[in-house]
Amino acid sequence: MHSKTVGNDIEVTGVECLDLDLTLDCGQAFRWKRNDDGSYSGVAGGYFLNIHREGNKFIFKNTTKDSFDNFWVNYFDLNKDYKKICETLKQDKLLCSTIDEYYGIRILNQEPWEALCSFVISQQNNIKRIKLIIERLCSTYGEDLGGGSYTFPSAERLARLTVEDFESLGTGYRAKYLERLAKDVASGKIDLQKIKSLDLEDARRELLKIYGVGIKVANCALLFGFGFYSAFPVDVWMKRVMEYYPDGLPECFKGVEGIAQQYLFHWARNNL
DNA sequence: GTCCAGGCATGCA
DNA sequence: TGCATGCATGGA
Repeated sequence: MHSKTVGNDIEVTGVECLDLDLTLDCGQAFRWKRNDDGSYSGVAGGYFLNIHREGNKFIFKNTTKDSFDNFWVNYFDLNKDYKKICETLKQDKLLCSTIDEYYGIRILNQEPWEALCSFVISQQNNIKRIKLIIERLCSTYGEDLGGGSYTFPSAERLARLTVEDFESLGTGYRAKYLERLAKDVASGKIDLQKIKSLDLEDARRELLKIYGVGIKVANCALLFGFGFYSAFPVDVWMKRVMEYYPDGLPECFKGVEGIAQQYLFHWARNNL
């Protein structure tokens, strides 16, 4: 991966296996919008970003070198060799055709708090409505970045809300989970950085103690927000996929189960 | 009107 | 330990 500053932009070359449509709109992150010109706009880590592709170049528009080096490189996981990972995963018959068809899905390294909060909202919900709720959450309680963009609100900010405040965002029965989650993270009763430092099993055990967090939400948070590529979330779509693996997951998934999962999830939503 | 969505807590056996 | 049930909301 190489990056250089051109005017106010950062131009990135040498990144393989990154399809913006597949990665930013595949149900792992809920805040990216596709613009009419094909670029994507969104907010993560407190930064607004507009990104698009020109041939083999990715243009990070109006992006400082500081935010690129310190945040976006990790967010898009630009130094991970996804091409190599995909080659390994293609030893599996179903993934072989699936990766060819949807090549370029990456796992984004989202922030623990945003991922955990988002996937609590996601339960028994569809992706379109998850986005709607999160948009309302951010525009109401996030920090205004200008241009209609808002940060994902901090736990400290949301800790000041009541259950009724969460309900009025349309979160339904999840409101009580969010209310307690925000207060417990803000108070330090739940320490997300500490959870991130644990191994997978211990981190999952800690997340499962949280009110409103079950095995599916825990695994999504671990994969999308805590950097555990071995986490393998199984939702209603993945349950259908699992019928293709009656003997368990193949050996070639080992260590990157979550990446395999994201391809299979996408395949299921388009084919089952 | 009915069904479903990146499920979970609760109660009960 | 496993299984049934209720739960909020909006789009199809």
